[in-house]
Amino acid sequence: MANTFHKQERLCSKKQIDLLFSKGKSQLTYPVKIIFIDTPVALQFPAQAMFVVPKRQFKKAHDRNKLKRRMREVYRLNKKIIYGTLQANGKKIIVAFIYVGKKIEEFPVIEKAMLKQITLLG
RNA sequence: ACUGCAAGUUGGUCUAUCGCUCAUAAUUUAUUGUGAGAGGAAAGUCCGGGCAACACAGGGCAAUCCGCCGUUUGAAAAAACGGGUGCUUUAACAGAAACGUUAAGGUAACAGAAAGUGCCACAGAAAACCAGGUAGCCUUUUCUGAUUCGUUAGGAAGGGUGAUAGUGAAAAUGUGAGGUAAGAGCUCACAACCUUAGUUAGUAAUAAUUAAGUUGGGUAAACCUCGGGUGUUGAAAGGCCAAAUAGGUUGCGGACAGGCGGCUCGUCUUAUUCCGAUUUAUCGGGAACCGCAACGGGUAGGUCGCAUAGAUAAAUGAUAGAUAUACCACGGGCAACCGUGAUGAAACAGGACCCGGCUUACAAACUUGCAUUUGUA
RNA sequence: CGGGGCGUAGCGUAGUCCGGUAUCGCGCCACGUUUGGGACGUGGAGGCCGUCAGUUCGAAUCUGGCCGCCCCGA
Repeated sequence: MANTFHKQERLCSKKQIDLLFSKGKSQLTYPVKIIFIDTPVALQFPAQAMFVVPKRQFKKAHDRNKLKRRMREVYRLNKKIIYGTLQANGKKIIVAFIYVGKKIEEFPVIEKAMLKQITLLG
């Protein structure tokens, strides 16, 4: 499978996001928290993902951009882990990755945390 | 040379792999190819404009912004250059000192305080039309003492005075002469400042000068006056398309109906209300109610607005490597510096309708100016 | 993206319009009262008024630039 990350794999629908934050289940591995839920909507890919960095912690726009880019890169390179199990079970999910750290972590730290999360999700 | 401060310019480059957004071409219609893809401040949102909707005869009031002069640039705000005036720093000259002259800088929200109103704490007699009397100076009356009988010292009450002292951030223009009991722009001369009217120089601000008048505290980033400007709201502007539900309008229907079981029969629900007309049990004219359909406004949403970057939970990234510079370590050299090694972009910071200005942030390098210290000649 | 407001003692506030002395309550400290504590009474300390400049004789107050916080418009 290619390591692509297309528009259809991103979570853009406001209704889906509201559903996710009101009823989704969450788990935490510092510095990243994830919220996920099964969805009945017919999707082209097994999962849709979104990435959140709170403005309360990071006031500068370029800091938020940097963290979102790092999280998105990790997801792009490792999403095949969960795609395999999801396709085997025939389920579709939507998921949000929220950065809860107080300071900007380097790429390996975020990668380690998110790999653990993705493995648990599978 | 080093360090610090201020101003200005620049704000890394290249390769590989995997990816992102938009445009475009091809076809297997979701892939491939090609092209483009953040800043000097994209930031703050402090100004000016474009653009859009609404408003708009003309004039005034209110509110608010701006304010020495000229030239250039600009759509405008504004900027650059030059000049004038005030304040101020340094140096030189001159002088007893103050004042001053010249040169080189710095700085000014730099129209008006002689249209009016307000304010100027404390201190001080008085903080401002007409001033005032604490000490002082002068003088009148009276009391006491001394007396060389001319006066003189002290106390009390009254008057004059704006020179001196004192207070204050600031005290009623300064110097000299006349004048007076003592004094006073009270008078005069010179000087200063201001107003009005001229003359000369200058495009002008302004400067010099003449005449007449006058003595005028400060504050307009206090109200205000004068001159000039400003319609309101902002892309959440605005245009178009347009679900479900509930209103609106129009049309049709309201038993020749609908549901359930069963298989051509059974059963259940319902048969509306009011007004009107007459042939009194019909008509179907009107209204209400119910059902269906269409139309229209409009919400969610979408799309245009929208760009030689153009997204909309918002793209320009990640990893690996090479390298200029800086920094670090070691060695050499008095020093500038030279050599080797390690490190390998690291400051401020990310478009959201678009331009122009202002303000603020900023590693490192380079340029210019100023200052301190050290070394060498 | 646009608009509005607020920063004063440890906490909550007045004073800002119209410049000169920074106020009140709670809290804190000391003393008294009580066997001791609380309550009460008396006295006291604690503020470069968010920050940097400017105007002024003088700025919490007036003007400008920054910093932080809060609210409104879907």
